[in-house]
Amino acid sequence: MKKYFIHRPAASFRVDYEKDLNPEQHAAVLHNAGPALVLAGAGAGKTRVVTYRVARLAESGVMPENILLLTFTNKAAREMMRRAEQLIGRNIAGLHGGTFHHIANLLLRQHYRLAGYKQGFSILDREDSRELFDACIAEVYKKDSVLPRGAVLAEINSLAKNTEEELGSVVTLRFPHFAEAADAICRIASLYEKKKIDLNLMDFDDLLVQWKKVFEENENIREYYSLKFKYILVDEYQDTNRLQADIIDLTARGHGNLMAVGDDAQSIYSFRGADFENILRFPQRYPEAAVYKLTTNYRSTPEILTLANRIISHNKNQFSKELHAVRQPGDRPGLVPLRDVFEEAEYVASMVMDMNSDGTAFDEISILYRSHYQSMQTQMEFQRRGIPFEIRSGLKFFEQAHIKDILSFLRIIVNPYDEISWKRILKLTRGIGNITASRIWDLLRVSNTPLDALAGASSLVPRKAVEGFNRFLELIGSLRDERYLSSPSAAIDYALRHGYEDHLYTTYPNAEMRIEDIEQMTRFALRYDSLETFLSDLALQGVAEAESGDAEAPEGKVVLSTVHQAKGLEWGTVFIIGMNDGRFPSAKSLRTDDEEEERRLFYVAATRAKEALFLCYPVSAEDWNNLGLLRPSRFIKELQPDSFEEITVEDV
DNA sequence: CTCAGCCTTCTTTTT
DNA sequence: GAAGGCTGAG
Repeated sequence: MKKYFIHRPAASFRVDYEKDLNPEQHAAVLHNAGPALVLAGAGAGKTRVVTYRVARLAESGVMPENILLLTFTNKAAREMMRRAEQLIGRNIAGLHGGTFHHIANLLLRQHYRLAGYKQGFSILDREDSRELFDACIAEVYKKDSVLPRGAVLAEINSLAKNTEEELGSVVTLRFPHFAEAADAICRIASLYEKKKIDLNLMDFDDLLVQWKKVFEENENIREYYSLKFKYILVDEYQDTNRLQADIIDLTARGHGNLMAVGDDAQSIYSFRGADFENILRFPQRYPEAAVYKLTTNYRSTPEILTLANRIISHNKNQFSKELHAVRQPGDRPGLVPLRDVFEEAEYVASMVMDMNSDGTAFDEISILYRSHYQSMQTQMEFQRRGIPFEIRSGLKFFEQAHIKDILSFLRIIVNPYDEISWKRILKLTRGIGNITASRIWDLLRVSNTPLDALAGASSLVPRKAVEGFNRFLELIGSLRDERYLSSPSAAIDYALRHGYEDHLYTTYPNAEMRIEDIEQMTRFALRYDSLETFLSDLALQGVAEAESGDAEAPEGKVVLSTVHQAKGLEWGTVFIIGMNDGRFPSAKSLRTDDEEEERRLFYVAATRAKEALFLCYPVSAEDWNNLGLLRPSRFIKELQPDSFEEITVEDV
């Protein structure tokens, strides 16, 4: 096995690794070459190790373009690259850092032919792929078949892809209630796969599947990238699935300079195929791998850490590990029973107000919950009291209808075979619904140049829709202008001003807000000179994160977030709301035997807190989920009572 | 037959 | 607060 050892250059180091790192971290950062596994407990300086590792490589003479940093979110990638740059005091442009999907996209824009695709393929988000599945169901079966909906089929299919299991066995094993429909599901899924090729569409999974396929079928390409990425770092390795692990192995094959960083206790993505066996089996897959453990927690007070350790100790399936605190003692975590969700929201809001007037910045506080819907009352209460906050869950900016509409106009310009986008924008015209849109699409699909064929569709349009359709024709005609291919901003503005604006005013009461959103997108799009790049970046979600980063208020905002999205972050004070059975752990996880993963999720939530942690649970429900009484979470009941301070809230 | 609007249902997590 | 189903209007 060929290796690339690092040679210390003549120039002296600017970074003082001895001083900045503890011995555990130091050992991992100075790892020389070959495979390494870094088991990093929560708050043990994992990001620090990765960034110092990147800096160390760069300082040792490794070219930035020879480093690949795979992360779980774009934000994590940016953050790590920023900190590494800061550390070595120079630009490390050329370093490839991003999510698996992001890197896959870059790769496949080059090698789409090898994957059997045409230029300018579109990327389907979840809603798109659900719609395409629905279309496939409709094509194969007429009404009344007892079949899962497109959304469910998309999920099943995705799971099969990511775990690399046969679709049929995923259905029988993981979705036994659809076992009888397994054959039908497989038929629909193969139609779905065929359609994507025909329509030049890739869903999120295809990006990974095709990456692997291109590497497996083209050894020269694989070798090229393997040589290019001589040093590979993977963050959050515990959340990789089979497919991703294979991709990493393929890319690292030959040099084996792979550093996998992660924490099995924080594996929380099994619902999309993550398999924390990947991290457990890493030493077997790479027998010569060095293993480093980070067990010193710098983030939390001993009280919070004790609670966290107790939480995770109830899981059987894990590496046993001991995290020790180095911070000074603080308060025990608070346990707060509340009458109902409204009182819960009031309690959290008034605590936030109090803390803020005592000098705590809003951005040092976060409210975490299991599911987005649990944030509603808190949102309203914060709104009422004028507490600045930022929501990091629920519909993303670009998942909203008006954003998707506008993007669909752009997508058909880049990829005229995009059935989903065609139907979406066709139906915007009053008088054109599902049926007419399908008929028009049937005409377009058989044409080599769908954009030219559109004019011929006029005869299919009902009389009352003719006028609107003519305006639509004009708009599409103008958007085809070549200059829009290189100016997404101008294209968006054109579509907005020549028809879409009117549609918004007639359809939505809050049209102004939506127009503002689109105008904001116009400004953002100025950074791009390629429609294709703009669209794929947007589909891969890099944008919303960048946007929210820009709009940071000076005194900060309280963050309302799902636990999943809070991973890797920290705050001085954390409130976890809705600590009830059926909410956290979620009802579904209790039915499907995923209790251990839920407990890891709870562990992730608790370890976000630096100084103060409050666990809140309402005792009665007055909303639609009305079981009357709500029980406190089993995750609370299983803990020793001395883990918390019980806090009683008087009636207001 | 096609479309739009009202009504009910049901809330997990994400690239 | 969204999305699918049902119903009535055209």
